[in-house]
This record gives sequence, structure tokens and C-alpha cells, in this order.
Amino acid sequence: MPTFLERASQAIRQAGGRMTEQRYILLDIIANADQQLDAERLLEIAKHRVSGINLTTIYRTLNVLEAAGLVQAHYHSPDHTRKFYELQRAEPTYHFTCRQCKQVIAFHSTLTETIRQQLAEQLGLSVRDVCICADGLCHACQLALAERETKP
Amino acid sequence: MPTFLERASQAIRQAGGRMTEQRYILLDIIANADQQLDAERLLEIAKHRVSGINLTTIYRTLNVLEAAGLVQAHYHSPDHTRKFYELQRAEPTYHFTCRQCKQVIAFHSTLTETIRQQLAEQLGLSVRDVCICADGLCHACQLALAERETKP
DNA sequence: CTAGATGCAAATTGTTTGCTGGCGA
DNA sequence: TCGCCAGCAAACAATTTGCATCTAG
Repeated sequence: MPTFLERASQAIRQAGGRMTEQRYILLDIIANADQQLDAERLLEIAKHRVSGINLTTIYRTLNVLEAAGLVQAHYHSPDHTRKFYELQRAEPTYHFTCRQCKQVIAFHSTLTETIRQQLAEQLGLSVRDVCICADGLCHACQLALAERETKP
Repeated sequence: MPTFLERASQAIRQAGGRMTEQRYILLDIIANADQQLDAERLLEIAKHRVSGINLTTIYRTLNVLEAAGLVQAHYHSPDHTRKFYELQRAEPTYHFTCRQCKQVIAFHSTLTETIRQQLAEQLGLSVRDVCICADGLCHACQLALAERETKP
């Protein structure tokens, strides 16, 4: 049974690419991360392992890995500025951002499947990616707001 | 019974702003559009009505209108590059983009409510906006692909 | 009259591209 | 060896900001 990184390297080769040190390391970082990481954070971590690695390489590699179906990109809040990456998996993680304290809270949802089915049945669409992200107020900020309103 | 634009002008004033010609016109354009529009398209249309109006003003106005709860922004595809605007309404419109032909297909969904409830119950979060957008292959492009695969 | 709005040009930010030398299969 | 790849600098596109001028209330 091949390891994940062996299978990955095969997937890249099948797509006409090569498994390089940089790609190997990035994939390894993403696979072992306990949260989704963005390009800048990935660069920061990767620099400890390959000196001279560059943001351009990070971006190009992420695009290669995404095209090969190895990783998948998400946005963490409705003001979608940065992309965050995780391994391609069955039940992806989505995110809620608090408008007040900016804290990002991850959640899982099976709604992706529902949307996929609805769009297939109703409109004949074959869905590949669904983006779901929410913002609003976290519990603490709701309490703080209520507090402030009772004694203005 | 005040008209929509009268109520809008009051909402802006309550937020400490003023109802200017530019804001009035943009709101009117958005209110009467049959689809969501982005900043550039809004500029194009607004130029017919106010000469000299500028992209900066469009962006600043959109932010004011959004903060005042009058309009709401959405992305049309998972590669969230541009924002599109519509009036704030109960059942917002979401979008699917075909990866092949780039066509954008609008759809409605009540899943926003489900997500809102789930996040409230499970994590105590008060959701304000939910972004949902999907991409994949439209019906025609699925057929074309199947065609291509049967005779390579 | 005066805080707030406009318009112009210039800045910002996340990401992509062009090019040249370098390295994996 | 030979084409894909890495690294650098420069380009991009959507949006924001600084500043002087103008205008709604």
C-alpha cells in the first residue's frame, strides 16, 4: 500500500508534472497541518525546510496541487480576500467569521451534498466545488452587544 | 407610505450620512436591475445619468449602502474575484459558474436558513451573511465532455 | 456654515506572468 | 538530454486611501 505522498507524486506525474522537493514539502506541510493555511503562512513554514523558496513557487505549486485534485482551496469569511488550503477530503471544513472580534470558527456541514443534489436535479448541473462561508457575531460578542444596549 | 428611496434616504441619514445624487442613482439602478451588478457595470450605467461619476465613488457608495443594510454583496463563483450587488432581501440569489463555458447560472436556496439555525444551535453563533457559490459543469458542457470521451 | 461627499491620482493586496538558468525522469 | 520547474522582478485586477474641492442639511 503506497503512502499518501507516493500516491500524490503519481497523481502529479499523471498530470504531466514532476514531483520536486518544493512540491513534496508543501504537500507534507498541508497534510500535517491541523488547520487550513494560506500562501503566506505556507511560505513561512516552508522556509524552515528549503531556503530560497519563494511566494511565486508557493502559488504555482498550490495551483498544481489543486488541479491534480490533491488539495482544495477555501475562503474563510465573506470578505474573501485570501485563499486557505487543506487536503482534498470528503467532508470539507467551512468557516464562520465574527464581524466584531474577527475570530474564525470552523464548522462541518453536509449541506454541500444537498446543494449538489438540488442543482443536479433541478438544473442538470454537475457541481465540483461549493463554497459556503458565513459571518455574524460570535457568542461572546452577542453578549457584549446586549450588555451595551441595556445601559447606553 | 414612503417609497423605497425615501426609506433608504432615511436609513442613510440615520447612519450619519447624506443622500446625494450619486447614492440616489446607484440605489435606483440596483433596485431596478433584473440581475446582480458589479462595480464596473454600475459605473457604466451610472455614467448615463451623472457625468463625471467615478469608480471610487461607486465603491465608496456600495460600502455605505451595504453598511446601512440597503444592499448586499455576493460572489458569483468560487474564485471570488468580483463582488456583485443586489437589494437586501429575504431570499437572496446564489450562483453557479460553469468551469468550461464560464456561464453563470442563478439559483435560489433555503439552505441559508438551515445553516443559520445549525450554527445558532450548535455553536451559539448569530449569522448575518452566508455566502454560497458553486462551480462545475453545466449540462451542455457535460454532454460535450461525454462526447469527447467516447471517441478520443 | 461645516461635517461629510466627490473626484482624481496614487497606494495596497493577493495573486499571476515573463524570462533565464537549473534540475528531475 | 530536454522539457518542466524555481526564483526573481515586474505585471495585474479589484478595491481602498490621501487630499483638495464641493455640497447637503
